[in-house]
Amino acid sequence: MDTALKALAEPRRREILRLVWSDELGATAIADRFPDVSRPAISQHLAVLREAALVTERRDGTRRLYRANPQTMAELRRFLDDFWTSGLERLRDVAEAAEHRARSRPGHDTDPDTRTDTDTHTDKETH
Amino acid sequence: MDTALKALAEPRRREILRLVWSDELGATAIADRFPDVSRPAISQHLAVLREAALVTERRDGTRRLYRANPQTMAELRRFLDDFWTSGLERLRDVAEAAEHRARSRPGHDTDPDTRTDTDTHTDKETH
DNA sequence: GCATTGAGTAAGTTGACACTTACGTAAGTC
DNA sequence: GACTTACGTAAGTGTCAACTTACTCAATGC
Repeated sequence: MDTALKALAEPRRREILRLVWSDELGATAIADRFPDVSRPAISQHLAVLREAALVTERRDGTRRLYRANPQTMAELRRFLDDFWTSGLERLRDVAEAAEHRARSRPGHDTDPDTRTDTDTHTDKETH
Repeated sequence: MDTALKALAEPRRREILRLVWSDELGATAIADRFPDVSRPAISQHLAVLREAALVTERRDGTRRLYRANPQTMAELRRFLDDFWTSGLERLRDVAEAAEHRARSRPGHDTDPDTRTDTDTHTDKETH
């Protein structure tokens, strides 16, 4: 998953992914869209995308046709959605915790020094 | 925007971002969460996040308090959502831009199930 | 078989980057 | 003013990654 994000962080690879999103394209056809870069460079980018499972490869004669892998894209999207929303949940948790404190201990709502310890994060990236 | 994605591609920076998502934390407090890395390393990570506008900095005495910048996060999320969902339309843009050399022919019937109504999005990556 | 096409691989270069230690510095404390 | 705290910055190092050119390899056509 980390591999996929790193692969996506490269603009050229995002372009490539867009090219093979709906169309199956051979490596040469892809490289032709990038006149400023050599064909082996594209080949290496494709290898990175393939290792990240962001594209699938299919052989047809001497050609290798690439296409975006929607499954990995969906997984990555879910991972990022989790990333965004987990933060929001943390915000909500903090707010609720504050509310609980205020409600269960009326008159003692100031507890400023123990507040910054939110050790409640589940390690989502190590898998 | 590209800067933000690259900043996010680093796992350690994602962790930092999560830490300061809801809480404002000083650089030392953040660095204390990462016993395996030196404090200057965290400082440099924070600089990257700051340049990407993923965090905001506020000074309080000798301390600098960091917090996640929800605006940039939202922009980045929108950018990625665009990437997932409108990949098809964007691909068509690229294809048509490449074919712009060809004469504009009315009734040109290549790819009958692709329709071109994508005038509404301007280049979102270059800013 | 042999040349051609379509592609990955090898090897080297360059630059970015994630770190390290050492130092500099602004703001409070005495 | 001297000291401490809380940082950032400088300078150096090792690693990785995005390229390049040169080559190798597999499938097809003749």
